Amino acid sequence: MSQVKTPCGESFALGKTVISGQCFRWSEENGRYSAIVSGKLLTAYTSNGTLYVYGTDDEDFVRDYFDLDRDYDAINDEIIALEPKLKESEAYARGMHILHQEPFEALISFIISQNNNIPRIRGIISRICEKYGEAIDGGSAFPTAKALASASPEDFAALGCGYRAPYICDAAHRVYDGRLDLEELKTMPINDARKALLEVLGIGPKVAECVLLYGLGRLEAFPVDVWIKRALSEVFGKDTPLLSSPYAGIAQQYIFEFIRTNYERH
DNA sequence: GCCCAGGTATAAA
DNA sequence: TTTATACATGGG
Repeated sequence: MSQVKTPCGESFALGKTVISGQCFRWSEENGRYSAIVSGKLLTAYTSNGTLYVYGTDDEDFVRDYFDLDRDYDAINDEIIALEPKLKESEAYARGMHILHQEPFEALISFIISQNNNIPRIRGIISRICEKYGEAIDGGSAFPTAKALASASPEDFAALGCGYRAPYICDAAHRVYDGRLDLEELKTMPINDARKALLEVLGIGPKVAECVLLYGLGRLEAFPVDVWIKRALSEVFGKDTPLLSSPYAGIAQQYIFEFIRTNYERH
């Protein structure tokens, strides 16, 4: 069994990171977390500042995927200094990292996420993977753009996608035929990248930011006045000062973690 | 049954 | 440019 054992620091919170709502394929069992990532079934846990990942022997991939070489403690401190109100949410999210997910998976996942709840998002994505993804040992890979471009809106509707079905088709076709080059978006000027995403049917400002942040590694992309304000006002009330940090995207993830933890319905 | 979920397209003001 | 409404679906 291939395995990676790599230092991750004591503060890295694997569970918070993979269950935070920035990705939808990880699950927890007995303190270990599993998901199919980039076509491989990964099982991960942390112990004494070390991250263990079974299912791959590619340490560079693991460090990049979990963003282990970024100083999140320093970012935390910077964010709290900029907006002390976030200290409350920071307590729920200390140690959380922003994953480097596959762009196409993030694109489709966050289109599905709109006006939807996390359990149902996970279910839809799971069914799409089972039907259109390559079968691998332990499950199914996330489908390629080619595979999804071969499906019709009716096919996606049958999997419970609802009114988002044609949106998924449009996104898959754009990627497959090259009108939307996700790799290019990683380095393109941020406003051009955002504009390109907004051309996709069903992608508005919020989904665009999620794709930039979670699928394209664009942590600088976050225009706080678009919807951090919304998240902050939901938690702390109106007239909340805005952040201006280039790491506002990470702050945003903290806020979501706070909301998820405190407003989870039982 | 009713409400809502990490919004967006569309029409109207 | 800003504001209202419909949208598919299923968990709580």
